[in-house]
Amino acid sequence: MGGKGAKKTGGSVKAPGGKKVAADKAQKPQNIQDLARIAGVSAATVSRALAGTGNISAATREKIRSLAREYDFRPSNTARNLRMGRTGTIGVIVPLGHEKTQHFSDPFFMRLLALIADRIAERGYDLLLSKVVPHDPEWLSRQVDSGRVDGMIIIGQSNQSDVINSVARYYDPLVVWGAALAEQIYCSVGSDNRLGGRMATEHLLSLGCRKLAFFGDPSVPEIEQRLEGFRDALRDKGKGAVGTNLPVHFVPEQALEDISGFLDMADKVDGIFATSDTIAMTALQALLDRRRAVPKDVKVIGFDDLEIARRTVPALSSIRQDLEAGADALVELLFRKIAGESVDSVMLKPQIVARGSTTCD
Amino acid sequence: MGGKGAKKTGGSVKAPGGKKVAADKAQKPQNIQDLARIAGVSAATVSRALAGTGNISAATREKIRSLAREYDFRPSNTARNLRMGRTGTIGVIVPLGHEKTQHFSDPFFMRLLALIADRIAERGYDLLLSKVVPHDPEWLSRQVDSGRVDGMIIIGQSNQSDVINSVARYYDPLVVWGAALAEQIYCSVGSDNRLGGRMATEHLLSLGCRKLAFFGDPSVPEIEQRLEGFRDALRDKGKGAVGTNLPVHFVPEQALEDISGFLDMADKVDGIFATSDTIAMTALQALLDRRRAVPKDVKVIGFDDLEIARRTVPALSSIRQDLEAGADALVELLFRKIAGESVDSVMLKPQIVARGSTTCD
DNA sequence: AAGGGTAGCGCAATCGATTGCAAAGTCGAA
DNA sequence: TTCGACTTTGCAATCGATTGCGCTACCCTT
Repeated sequence: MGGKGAKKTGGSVKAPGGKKVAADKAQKPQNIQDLARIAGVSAATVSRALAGTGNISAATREKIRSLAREYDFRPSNTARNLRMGRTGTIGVIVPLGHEKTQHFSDPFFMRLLALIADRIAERGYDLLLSKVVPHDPEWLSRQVDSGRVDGMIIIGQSNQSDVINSVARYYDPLVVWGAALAEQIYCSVGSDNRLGGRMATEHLLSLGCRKLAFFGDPSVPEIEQRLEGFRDALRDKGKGAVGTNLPVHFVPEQALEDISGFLDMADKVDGIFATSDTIAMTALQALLDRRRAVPKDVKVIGFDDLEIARRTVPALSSIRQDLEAGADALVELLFRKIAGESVDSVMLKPQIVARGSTTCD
Repeated sequence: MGGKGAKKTGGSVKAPGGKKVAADKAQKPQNIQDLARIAGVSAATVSRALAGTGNISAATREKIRSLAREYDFRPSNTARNLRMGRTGTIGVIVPLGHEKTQHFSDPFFMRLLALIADRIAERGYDLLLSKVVPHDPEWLSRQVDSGRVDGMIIIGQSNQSDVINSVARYYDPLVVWGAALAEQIYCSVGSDNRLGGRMATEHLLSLGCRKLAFFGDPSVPEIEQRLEGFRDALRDKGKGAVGTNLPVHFVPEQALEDISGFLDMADKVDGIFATSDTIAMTALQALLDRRRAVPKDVKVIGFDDLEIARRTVPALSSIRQDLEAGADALVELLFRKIAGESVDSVMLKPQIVARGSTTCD
């Protein structure tokens, strides 16, 4: 291996006239060929060494790898993707059922998205982020058929479960954050919403609340499941307690109106289960406007347990979703699907976090 | 558009029979060659027709384009990127000065990020999202040298202005959201923080506040500028008013401690200017804990004017940053730089939004 | 009718990594 | 020393779009 062994070319694969670089050391290798020349092997060997595929002697592999390290060389992703017939991109898509931008800037999405982004980047993939307002049933197939991604993560099925189902029938690499529905054929990751709903409700009941309100729009699947949990708890542990449901909008202004109107007539309410921390915040606001003390007169519990739950006055009790585990699962399952495996949906255990909005400390 | 003018295929724009296949041979063209065969031209011509480059007759161009539309064909991004020597990806990177994850899930970043993502997607580029904790001065050059992106947007220079400067010296396609600093050689987009600081402070002064506190850590450049505005206003319009600065942490728990400690000893404070809405929220919390009425005893104003400002109790006055214009500018400038143009930094005008935390309604 | 000009299009090389196949090299056993 | 049986490595095709260069018509002059 010592003599360089230039056969025919006389060492002149490129720029023989010796311009460009005087010494044969050259600058940083720009591609796998350059590195091959430096190492005195062929491009194929470099490829195998770096990828760790095929049969290659440990000696050459390490030699090439250390050269790559020395020159801080990384093979082109684009070329690899072209050759391997993939795009190197994962689509992350947020369908906004009815509402517009507010929804997207909800801290909940940000947190989940940030976690997902990290996991995807760790695997060397890019992220194509899009939020779509599903005007027509084609919104998802358009994204899928664009051929710009190797797989898709959908954050929240909203009311689009049918559309997702119909695409999942022919497009496999697809995972969804959200509720696990009976009729779904796609793979989903989400909290056990029903259990979470039950936990929150039992918490309120155990603190003596007897007139409960559920704040949330059950036309969204996750929320419907939480409502079921709410009803379960009332039925099993309610003994005389009553509950009602107020379908609160996601848009904050609208939500405040909805809630204010409700509270003005429902002055006996002593426990509120809001299906998101942001709705719970709005409820706190409306209650304080009406001089109803929290938690003395009314106890409030939210859902998600985001940062903001710790910063309201009083601090908000909430049902915590394990978003880290959720992001892990979403990305892990998606890559398994891309690899052709078949995988099962994942359901995460929620956890209750009691703070000042339900317990006097 | 009436006659359709189907020449050889005898088909129509879509699904002629019941099948959509059958009639025309071949399924969807998978690449430019397939489409060329269908159109009876060479791949080169298809490329030129679709890209709108080179000399091509209007007739063939339209013919090919309509074929592409008919088959819903889109040329491979990967191959184009390889050939054109680019990656088709924009890096968006959030340096976290000292703090960790909390920072990233701040609603402020989410909102800006979402807007940026849209603008990038509109141009057919992908987004590579990374948050980095700058342990060493190499964090940025590593990202840049990885060669995975055509340009970078940095959200917030944090205390890393030097590092960014040193990279900007050799890497041009780089724009930064944040303060405009005297010594910076890179291109930035941000609000006029000094003016914003002045506006907030004058607002408090005009409402009769005389003992002002500035909550924010001035080691972050944006915040230092707001602090300057605070001092400007005190000097020009203060007549007897005094001000002080409490360097509040970004991490919420820590922030609450900082603020609580301060409020316990500074019981004469009657006006607080917090440099973010999240800090302002924490201040509200601490004040209410201490039975200091807002806005009666103490007036509070925040910065950013995010969603949450409307949902605190009382609703938060704030200095609004025009993030939509900011995202537009960031992306526009970046692509201009990628195209080789030289561009100037952009400074946005902030705007004051008065709500219940400063004005009794 | 011949020659210059030009618009329109195709040929083939190219971007950089991967991989099936074959050639070269290594080692031990007969 | 020779002959498999492997193990390593190189050759060359390939992924799909782009583009410099050159060829072919066709139009207009003269």
